[in-house]
Amino acid sequence: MADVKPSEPRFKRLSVDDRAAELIQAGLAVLAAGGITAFTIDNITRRAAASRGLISHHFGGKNGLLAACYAAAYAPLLQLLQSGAAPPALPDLIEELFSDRQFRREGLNIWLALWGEIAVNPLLMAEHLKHYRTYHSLLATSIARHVGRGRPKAADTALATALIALLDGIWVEFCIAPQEMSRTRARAAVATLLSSHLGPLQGRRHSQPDLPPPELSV
Amino acid sequence: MADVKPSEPRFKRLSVDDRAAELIQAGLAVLAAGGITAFTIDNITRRAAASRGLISHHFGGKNGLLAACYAAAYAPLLQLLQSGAAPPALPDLIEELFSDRQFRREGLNIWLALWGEIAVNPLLMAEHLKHYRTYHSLLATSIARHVGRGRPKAADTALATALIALLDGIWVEFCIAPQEMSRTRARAAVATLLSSHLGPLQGRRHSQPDLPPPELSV
DNA sequence: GCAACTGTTGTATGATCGTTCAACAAGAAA
DNA sequence: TTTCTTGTTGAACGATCATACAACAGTTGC
Repeated sequence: MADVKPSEPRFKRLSVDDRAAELIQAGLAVLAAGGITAFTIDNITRRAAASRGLISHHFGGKNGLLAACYAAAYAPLLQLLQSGAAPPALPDLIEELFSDRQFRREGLNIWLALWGEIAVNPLLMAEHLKHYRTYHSLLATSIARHVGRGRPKAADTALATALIALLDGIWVEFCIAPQEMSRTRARAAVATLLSSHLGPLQGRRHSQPDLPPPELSV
Repeated sequence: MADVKPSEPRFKRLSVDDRAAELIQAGLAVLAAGGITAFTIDNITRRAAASRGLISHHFGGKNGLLAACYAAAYAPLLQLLQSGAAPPALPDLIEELFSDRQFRREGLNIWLALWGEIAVNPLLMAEHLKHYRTYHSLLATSIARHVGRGRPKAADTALATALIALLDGIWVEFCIAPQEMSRTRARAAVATLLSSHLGPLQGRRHSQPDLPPPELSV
């Protein structure tokens, strides 16, 4: 009878970009928490507090959102390499990769979830190749600069290939056997395998002692 | 009217072990071809030419079969390390890992599919840890022998950790970007990163020239 | 041949999947 | 306020999912 309050809006109306961003973020969160099998319309829209129809409306279907999530997962890595006018110094880059921002299981789980899908999905693989080549090229440039070359030689690109693989493998181990691959051991692995090519690799910003891990002390 | 032939048996009756093996093999084939999302009762039993009820009957459900598939995927790797009285010489081991038997996308895809699941499934992760520790320990022993030690020191176990990660990463790259990670580049990556610790790593059996890949020649 | 055992079948069931789309309503423009 | 645009909703749909289980039929031992 009394008090017919104007019943606040049933939903919020977002711009296309904002809504897309929210769905992508929800998709990434779902991937991180439950892997690719948890990447369902229901899970994603529930987490995004949106309705089921929105994914088709904004991305043309679940696969469209998955591709967008993949690009979004790659973005921080590429941003790291493209932040300045030139690629960052290699020690700083590696230091950042092992920072709290990057070296987190919630974030890295997303890669494992996506890799398993890329390997069997030609469309996603094609999408991946573009990002990979940018990543690889920028990393090779960083390596070349670090060893005093203006532009990468074949040895630099080969080392970039090897470093990418090593980092990927470290992330795999950190995600599937966190008891065995700590951040400290990860850093040690990179330092051990790369020092003969690239020197000590001490980051400028974080040049504190960085003692070898206990499990490495002889 | 005529010719009432005794209608050959509608199905073959297998021993528990044989049927389990067939289902595991079908499960692995499905994982390799379609990733974890293709790992369904229908796909597996169709490929195994068996009926839907068999997976629950033999493995207690889909997850039971998945665990069995994981163990089966690890078996060849462990067998490689446990074949003789002692772990094989490191160069031979690495040579075998890059052989046609091991370095195949169909087989390696299985790892990518499983890793994504292990990362978010505590039960599978616990199962994984057991196998991983055996693998790591045997590899550390191989490394120690190769550098002339009877039993692994801390540096050897650390190197085993790094080598496992590097191999995992190479497999990832080979599966998701086969255009960029050939067998030749994979071998080069391992040789480049390990030579300063382990020497040239020339396998006994395959001591042919094994030229560095074109992209490495300076 | 016959009976007992047990591996196998395939339907039934309920849950969940991705997609579609007509109705709706929030917010901007008039 | 009223109109218009367009982002949003959620029910409906058919397909597919994992599991349970009663009936069935190879196989073995007698």
